[in-house]
Amino acid sequence: MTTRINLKQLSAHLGLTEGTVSRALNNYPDISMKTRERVQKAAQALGYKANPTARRLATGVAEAVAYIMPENGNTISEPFVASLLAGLAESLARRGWDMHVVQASPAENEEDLIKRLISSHKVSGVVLSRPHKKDARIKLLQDAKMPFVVHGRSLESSGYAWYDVDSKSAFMDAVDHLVALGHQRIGFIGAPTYHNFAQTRLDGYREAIVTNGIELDNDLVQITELTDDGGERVAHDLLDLENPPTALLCLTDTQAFGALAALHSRGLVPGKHVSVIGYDGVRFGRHTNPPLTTMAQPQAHSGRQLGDMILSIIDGDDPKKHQVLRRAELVRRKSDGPVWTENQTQSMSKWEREE
Amino acid sequence: MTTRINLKQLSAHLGLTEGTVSRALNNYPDISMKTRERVQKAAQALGYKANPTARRLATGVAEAVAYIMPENGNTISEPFVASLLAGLAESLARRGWDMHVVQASPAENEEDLIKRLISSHKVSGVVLSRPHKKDARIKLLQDAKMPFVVHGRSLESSGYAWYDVDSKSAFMDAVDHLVALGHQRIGFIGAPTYHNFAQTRLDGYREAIVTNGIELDNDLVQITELTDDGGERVAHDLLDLENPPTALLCLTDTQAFGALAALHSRGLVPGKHVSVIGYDGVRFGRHTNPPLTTMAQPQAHSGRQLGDMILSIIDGDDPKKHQVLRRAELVRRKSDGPVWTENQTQSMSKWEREE
DNA sequence: CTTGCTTTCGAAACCGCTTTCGGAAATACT
DNA sequence: AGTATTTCCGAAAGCGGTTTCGAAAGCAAG
Repeated sequence: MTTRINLKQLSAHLGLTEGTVSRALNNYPDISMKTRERVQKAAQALGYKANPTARRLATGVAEAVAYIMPENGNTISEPFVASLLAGLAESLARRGWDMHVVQASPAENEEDLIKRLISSHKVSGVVLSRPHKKDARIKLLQDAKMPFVVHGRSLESSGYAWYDVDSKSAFMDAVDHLVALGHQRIGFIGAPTYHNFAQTRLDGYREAIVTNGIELDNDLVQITELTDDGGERVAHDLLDLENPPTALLCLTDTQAFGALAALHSRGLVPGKHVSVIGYDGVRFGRHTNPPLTTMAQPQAHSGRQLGDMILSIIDGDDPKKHQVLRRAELVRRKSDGPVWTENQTQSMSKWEREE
Repeated sequence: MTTRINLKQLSAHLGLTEGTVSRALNNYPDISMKTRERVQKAAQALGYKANPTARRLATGVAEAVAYIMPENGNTISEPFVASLLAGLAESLARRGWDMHVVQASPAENEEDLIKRLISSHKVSGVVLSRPHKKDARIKLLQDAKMPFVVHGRSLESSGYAWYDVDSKSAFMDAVDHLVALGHQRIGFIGAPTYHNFAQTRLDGYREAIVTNGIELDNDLVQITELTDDGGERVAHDLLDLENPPTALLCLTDTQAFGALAALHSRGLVPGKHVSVIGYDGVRFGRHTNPPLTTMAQPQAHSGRQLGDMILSIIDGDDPKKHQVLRRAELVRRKSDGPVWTENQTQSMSKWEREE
C-alpha cells in the first residue's frame, strides 16, 4: 500500500506498452477511445499516479511556482503573507502544482535569488511582491522569459501582469477626508521611496494636498521604516515641529500603531487632539486605542487571484491582459475627527461612530 | 547564458565520461584526487549545477520538505506563520533544499493531504503544526516512515520530534500571578480541546487553580473559536455570571483582544476592574487599550530550529533526540492589576463584588 | 483483389543524473 | 619476475516517465 504502482507495472497489468499507456493517460488522439478508457479505468482502480519527478524531467515543466517572500516578511509589517499564501496554494493545488516559498539567504541579494531560481529550473512561474520602483528582478524574469506576476507594481508596469490596490487614490481619499474634517496641516509618515508603493502613496498625498489648495510643506513628510517603532519615532518628530500637523497619515497600519503610541506618550488623544489614519485595514486595528481609522484594501482573495493569473500566463496568456487594480475604502473607526480647537467640547459627539 | 550547461557537455569538455564526472563532483573515493579537483574546478568555471529534477529522479531523494499550513492559517489567529516560514526557509536553503507549503484543499481532509504528500514522493520531510490530541496525521507519517517534526505536541509525544513551548506551566504561572494580585475568580477563555495545546493550557489553568487552594468552577471556563470575536463573545458570557470572574485568562492574545473589547463595551476598564492576560506575546499587544499583559513565547528562531531538526532527522538522527521545550515568560503590560474592590471608587454601580 | 489512407499501437530514444560493475593500468607483495 | 592488490575510470543500466517514428492492421476506394 505504501508502495505506489508505477507505469511499468500498470502497463504490464494491461498488456500494453508503457508508451501507449502514457499516451492513453494523457489523452493522445492516436489511442483508440476504447483502450483509452480501459487504461484510465485501470489507473484509477490501481491508484496509479505518474511520478511527478519523472514527469518533470521528461517534459521539462516544473509544475511549481515560487512565491518570493518580501524582504521584511518576518516582521509585523507583513500581516498578509499567511492569507496570501493560503489563497495561492489553493489556486495552485487545483492543478496539482506545488508552491515553493523562497527567500534570499542572508548573504545573497534579491537579484541573485531570481537568477538562481531561473537557472535551477525548479519552478515554471514566480510571484513576487513589493517591487521597487525600478525592480531589477522584473527585468531578469522578463529576459529569461520566466512567467511571473507581481503583487504591487513598479514604476513601469505596462508590460507585465500585476495585482495591485490603487493606493494612490486611497491616499487622495484619505487626504480629502481629513480636509473635510477641517485639517490643513496633515503629516505624512512614509517609507523609503525605492519601494514603489511608498512613492505611489506619497504621490497621492501630495496631489490631494495641492488639489485641496493647501501648500505643500516638506517638513510634514517623514520617511521611516515599516514598523511601529518607525512610525512612533517620526510621529514625535512631526509633533515637535513649531507648527505641528493636526492629522497623521501613515503608509501602513503598523506605522499608525506607532503613531498612536507617540500621541499617548504625550498625553494627546488620537481622534481628538490629533487624527491618525493608516492603510491596509488589518483586523488588529479594531483593538487599538482608539480603534484605528484606515484605508482598507480588499485582501479577500488576492492569493487565489495571483495564482489564477500566473497559471494562465504559464498557459500562454498575454501577461498584459492580467492587470487588476482594486480599490481601497475608508474604514472609519475612531482615530480621526475634526480639527481640535481649544474651546471645542461638544462637537465631538457628532463624529463618534456607532457600532 | 540562459541555457545552463549539463553533465554531458561538461564531461565532453573534460574528456571524461559522465559517470566519472558525476562521481568526481560527488566526492566518490574512487576518483583520484587530481581529476576530482580538475573536474570541480571546471564545473565551477562553467557554472555547472546538476539539474535538480534529474538528480531527484536518480537518487530518489526529493530535496524538499513540506510545511503544512495550520487549518486556520488565513485568519488573524496565526500571527507567526510568516516568521516561522522565514526561518524554516533559511534553514533549508543552506542545504539548497526547497520548502513547499501545502494546505488541505477545501474538499479534502488533513489526513488525505498527508497521504497524498507521502505517496507523491515530492518531499523528504514534513513539518506540521498545531497537532490534535490524537493526531491521525502523525500516525500516518510514522507508518510511512516519513521524517517529520511537529510544532507543538500531541498527547503521546514521546516517539517523535517536536518543538514546543511549555504552555502548561506558562498558564500555571499566569494563574499564580493573578492569585498573587488577589484574584480568586479567574475566568478561562479556551478553545476546543481536540487541539492539544488548548487542552494543555486548560490543564495548566486547572492545576494551578487547585494548587492555590481555589475551588474549580466549571462556569468559569468557556470554550470558543481562536478569534477575537470568539474571545469577545465568551467574555460577555463570563461577565454575565452571577458571580463573575475578576480576571480573564485567554488561550491566545487574539482572543484576549476580544476580551478587552467586551470589557470596553461594558464600560469596564481592563487591568483595573477586570484583569486580562493573553498568551503568545504578539507584538501588536503593545498597542491595545490598555497594552496587553501576556505570556510571551520565545518565537525567535523557531522556524530555523524546526528546519535544523527535520534536516538531521532526514539524515538519520533519532527523532526522539530532537524534542525541545521552551519556556514562555510573563510580559507585564497594563491589562492586569490587583482585584478591584468597590471602595476604591463609587462610580461603578453595576460592578459590585459579592461574597 | 489491389492500392492507398487512416487508425492504433509497439519500439526506441530521450530527459539528465546516479551508481553498480568490471576491467585496465598501476602498485604492492613474494 | 610473477602474482596479488589497489587505484582509477569507462560502460551500462537504471530512475519513471514522455514523445517521436514507423509499422501493422483496418478500412475505403478503384
